[in-house]
Amino acid sequence: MTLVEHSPLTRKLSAFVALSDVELAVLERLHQRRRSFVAGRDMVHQGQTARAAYILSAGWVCSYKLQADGTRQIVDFQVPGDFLGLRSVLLRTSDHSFEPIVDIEAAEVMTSDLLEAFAQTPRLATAILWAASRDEAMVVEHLVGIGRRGADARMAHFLLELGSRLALVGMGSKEGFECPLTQYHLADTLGLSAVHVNRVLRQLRESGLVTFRDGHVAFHDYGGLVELAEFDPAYLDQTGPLLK
Amino acid sequence: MTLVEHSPLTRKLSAFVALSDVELAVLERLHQRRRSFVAGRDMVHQGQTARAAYILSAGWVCSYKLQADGTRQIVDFQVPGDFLGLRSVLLRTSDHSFEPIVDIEAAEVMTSDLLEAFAQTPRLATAILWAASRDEAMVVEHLVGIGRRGADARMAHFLLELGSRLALVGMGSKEGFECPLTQYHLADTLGLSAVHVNRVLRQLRESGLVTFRDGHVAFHDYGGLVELAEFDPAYLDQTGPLLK
DNA sequence: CGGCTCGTTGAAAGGCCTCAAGTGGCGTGG
DNA sequence: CCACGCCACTTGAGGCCTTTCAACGAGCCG
Repeated sequence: MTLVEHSPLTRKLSAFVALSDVELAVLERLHQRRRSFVAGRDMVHQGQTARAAYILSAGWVCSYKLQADGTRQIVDFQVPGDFLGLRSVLLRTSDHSFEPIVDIEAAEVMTSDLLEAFAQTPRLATAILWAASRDEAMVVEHLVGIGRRGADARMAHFLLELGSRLALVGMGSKEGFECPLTQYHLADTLGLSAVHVNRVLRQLRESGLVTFRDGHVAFHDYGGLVELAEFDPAYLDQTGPLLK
Repeated sequence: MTLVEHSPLTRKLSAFVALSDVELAVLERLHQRRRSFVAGRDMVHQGQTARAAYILSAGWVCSYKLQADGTRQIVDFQVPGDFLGLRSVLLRTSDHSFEPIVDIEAAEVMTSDLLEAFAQTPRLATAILWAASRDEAMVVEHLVGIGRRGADARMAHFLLELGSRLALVGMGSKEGFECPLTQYHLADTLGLSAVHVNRVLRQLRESGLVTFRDGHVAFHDYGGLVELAEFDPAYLDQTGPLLK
């Protein structure tokens, strides 16, 4: 371990495998092409073919799908340390859009760079595939939540998952985390109306479980929330007790 | 094209890329280790680590996740030509279970066989990754459906998607298809109660759109269904007009 | 024949949505 | 400096969609 401050991605992957100095160097080199995007303007539009992937280093992004009737469904969020559009590079289609929620910083990664890094360090490849697999598991869990959980449990589960993900890159704890999302984001994520999101949040707050307010999430009764949501973080594959 | 009858997987991949005789041979060789499973008994349990993947050649399977309160959410179905557990081999976790809906035939594929095949024929690797990407897009679309479509549109969309998938392997058309699912399967898939599934099916039948009965789905008004579901098959990436 | 699964239907309850109105913070322009 | 508009949030009332509970019929198998 060096004293150099590592990127969020490095922090995240380190939770999965201990990376050697060489691997760390390769990883940091992937961050060379830095780019910024402003909040609100889509980075990638539905139907567009992406040529590069991004590693998010600061800010939040959501990926969503728009329907003919104007409603939208947010599929996933990306927070610092997450890949963005990894599949559309390794594979083919980008059938949803990406929107920065706040101004963001990201590193552009060309397909060739990535494949080269993979060839150099197989362990790094494994770690990145782990991250991709984890993203997929989160989408599945999201599906389960919308299909089979009531609005309050759904909300609780979502906030807990977000907390765990952020804890992995040092941006959250069992106390809470900073959160730039609006209640409309929550509604489009959880398949609820914005009005109902407001009511659910009030209920959770008045139950003394969690407060979502002024860009900050505060867990008041972590255990109680876990119970309400039936939150089992196994699918996140963050073996250890990271939230301490 | 030879006169030999090809496996469903071969049929499916051929819709994406034209495969050479060599590639066809490699693909067929992956089908060597044939296995059977009986209906109802899980092939892989939640939490278990899978060592192999399967190529489904006959029968239907569903992958689902069980919750603490006993409800279950079906994430996806596998029909002939589909991979099963591909991710848990290439990646790591198998966080959901697989249950054969009827007695099935499948070919067991060891990780090493797969990687060898990939090395021999890059185009085949591309085609298989296309299939994997398509599976992922279907999960996302499923998420959108549960989150943002009403029960009737959800049902219509599901049946249309299934029809398209089956058409790709010659098991369905715009007229309909054979379907071994029960209304309970539909309920667990669509995030509805079995009772409501029954009512929705009745309504669709009485509207003259589609009939689901006795193991058979009959499209009576394909265009009307497409309109109701706002079904845009772009995400299936089956470029051509396969349903003719 | 009894038990089981799958399907069907009715009635009542409840969760979530839509419509509607109103608050407060913040940036912009007169 | 204040008016204005916009956005995020808040709260109430009414209604629809979906669920739950309950009962019953049909087919299948031991």
